[in-house]
Amino acid sequence: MDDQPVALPTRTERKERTRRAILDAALTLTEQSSLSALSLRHVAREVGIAPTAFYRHFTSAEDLGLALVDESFSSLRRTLRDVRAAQPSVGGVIGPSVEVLVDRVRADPEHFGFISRERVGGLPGVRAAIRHELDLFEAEIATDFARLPGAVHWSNDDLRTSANLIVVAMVAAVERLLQGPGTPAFEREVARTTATQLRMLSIGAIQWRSRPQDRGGSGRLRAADDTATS
Amino acid sequence: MDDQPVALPTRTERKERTRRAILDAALTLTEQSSLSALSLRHVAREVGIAPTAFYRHFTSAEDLGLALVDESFSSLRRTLRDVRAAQPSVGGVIGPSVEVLVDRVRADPEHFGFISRERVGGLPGVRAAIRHELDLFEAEIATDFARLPGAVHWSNDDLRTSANLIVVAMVAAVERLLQGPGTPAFEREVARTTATQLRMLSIGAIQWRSRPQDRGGSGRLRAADDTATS
DNA sequence: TGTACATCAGTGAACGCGCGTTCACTGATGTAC
DNA sequence: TGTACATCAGTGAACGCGCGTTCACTGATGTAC
Repeated sequence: MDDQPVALPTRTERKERTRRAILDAALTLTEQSSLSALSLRHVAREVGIAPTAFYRHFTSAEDLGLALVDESFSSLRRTLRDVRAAQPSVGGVIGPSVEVLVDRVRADPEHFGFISRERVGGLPGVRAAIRHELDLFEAEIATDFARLPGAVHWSNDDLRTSANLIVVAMVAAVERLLQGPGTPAFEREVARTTATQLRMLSIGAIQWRSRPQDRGGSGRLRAADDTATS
Repeated sequence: MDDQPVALPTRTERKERTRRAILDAALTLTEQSSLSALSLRHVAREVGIAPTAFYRHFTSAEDLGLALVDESFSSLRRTLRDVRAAQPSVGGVIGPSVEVLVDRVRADPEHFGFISRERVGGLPGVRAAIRHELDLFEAEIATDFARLPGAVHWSNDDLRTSANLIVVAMVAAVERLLQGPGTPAFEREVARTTATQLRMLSIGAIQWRSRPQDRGGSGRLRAADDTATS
């Protein structure tokens, strides 16, 4: 009865806890700098282990960084996929998607901060991993666009081009959220602005693509297109 | 006759040369990491001076960073302003602006790399300086928009919101140029994609603003400063 | 069940290294007269 | 014009410090029998 193996953590569980503590400490410590400037000794001190114990869990700082990239994207990816699956129209999906993004950033600013910092200027392997995740996301959005009624006539290039700007706008929104004050008013402002941007872009993308079928727009725009290519 | 003071560099000139060499070395050395990871001793070694001589030119690494931010933006800002001044329509300005941007990045990838790396995750003061420059740029674009015929009915908020996405798209384009191969074909591809994105956005922004339902319908025309935040 | 052995997360001393910054200095360049 | 003094960019020794990584180790946990 009093001999319950569940009560005591196994060796595996204890190892996992230390690993978790290392990841958390790394997230906290890179908040003010970057992964490439992270000191393994500093991490060890924060976790409360000897510096050498780090190598029982990760082979290098880069190895640790890749684990953080994986963590950061996994939950966001799942959440956004659910949101998009539930909304059949472009216009309908924008509001909820932005809301979800803002919620996730508020709930876990450390992971998003890590991603936005390492995305540019991080260790090459980590940067590539982040780039890969964002490319996947972009491809998913392009696929969503392709499913829209009337999408048959759009070129793959234009699908990717507009999907890319959507991802870029969302990344920028995350950066703004992280750098600004964490007040609800500010969050609402960023959400509003970002949703507006995505809607403007959607409207423009649809107009742009339906161009060959000659929808009556403003002559100003048509002139714009003509002068464009050089 | 043979005693020409012009032939020998003055003390001031020699100091300026050393300063220039320090800036160049810092640009080169931060290429693979970031300013916060830059070693002053490493810079001094590269320049060929004693480590302590650094302090004759800059008080700190941050001081040096601010000088690099200033350098990086000054020529770009002038060039883009000229381009925009020469083109009265939104559509007409997009192509040349993107071309200018691509040309400048090709001509001076080190400065643009520095900016894009330090923009996020750099030293706070440097980051703030970059943010400030981008905000100025955004405000200029908003002013351009405001001058368009029919702009009278657009709200300041929407002007800033669309101008912001334009800046964001251009920053993203610079990042893509820097990370990809430097081939002319790739540069052309990025220029094309970016121009398309900006045109889509312009079309969408104009459509968006011309909607009669536009909240409140405050008809302020001049882009005022930071009074937008609610 | 108890015993003997294997595993392995964490230890701590030790290493050589490059760092930022201080300080009193040197000696060429600049300037006042 | 020459001379005496001021300026100041660059020097080099010295400091204490934290770094990543190695290595043989310890001792609790896990397992085979």
